[in-house]
Amino acid sequence: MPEGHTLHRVAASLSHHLGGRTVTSTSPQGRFAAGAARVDGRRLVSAEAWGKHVLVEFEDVAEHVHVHLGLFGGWKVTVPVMGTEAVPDVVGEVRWRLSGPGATADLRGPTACELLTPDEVASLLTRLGPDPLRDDSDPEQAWQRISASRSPLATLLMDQTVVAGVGNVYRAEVLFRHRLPPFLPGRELDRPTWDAVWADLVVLMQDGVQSGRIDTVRPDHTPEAMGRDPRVDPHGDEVYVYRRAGMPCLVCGAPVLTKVVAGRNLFWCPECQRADRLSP
DNA sequence: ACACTATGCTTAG
DNA sequence: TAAGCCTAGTGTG
Repeated sequence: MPEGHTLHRVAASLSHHLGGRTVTSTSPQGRFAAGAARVDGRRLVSAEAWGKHVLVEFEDVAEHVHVHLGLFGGWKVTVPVMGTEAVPDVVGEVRWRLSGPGATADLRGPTACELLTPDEVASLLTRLGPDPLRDDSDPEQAWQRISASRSPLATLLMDQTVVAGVGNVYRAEVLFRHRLPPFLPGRELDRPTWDAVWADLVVLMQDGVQSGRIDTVRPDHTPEAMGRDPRVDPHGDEVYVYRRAGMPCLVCGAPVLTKVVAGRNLFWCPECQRADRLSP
């Protein structure tokens, strides 16, 4: 379930439960054995998220552990509770296990789990656009790219060098919430609208960090509020268009459309997000 | 038992 | 544009 909010949540959890603690680092599956051994027995300094990337820093180790989940990867952080095992059994393919007195974190299925030198970390970070979840981000940098681009907004929002941390759900939802046509070229977006989109991403994604899920639907737009049956619309409580192809738009009732764009499923409402409805 | 899906990204052609 | 990569859950026979 990896969009930016997931990784910020994980990074905060690791920092909170294991920060400053000496940790055991292993690779039960074996594919990160050397890297895991490099930081085993060290003190965890910090875990930080940049877009969808997580960097974990250890005392007296120059390299950072870099993790990217890809499409299928996931973290599971277990906090010991009275009456449960302090360290859970390994289940499935655990690439990396970080364990300390405060928690055990298991990483499965990542695209990247590797040691990066400081130079490599720097070059990774320069490739990333501003992240709505970081307060050191400057949305102006994204605006420079968007306002100069002929690419569709839907493509630009998924481009991690433009905005870091937005994935397929947030892209579809933020476009809908601002009634923006997904294929509108970036250069045709106006500045006030971009500012509003950015501000909305900040709110939505911060909410996602808090709740651990993506909820974008205003209370007055839920299927129940609109008099529809929530049972036939399993996603309608949470999102406007993502994975709701063929279902009625929560606002206007038109069937939600879907199309594969650059290998990813895009969802939008053809009525609410019409180019000729854009305010001048 | 298989088939299929998924909130991602990189590299080759 | 397509292929490859990584895993688990769900659905179908």
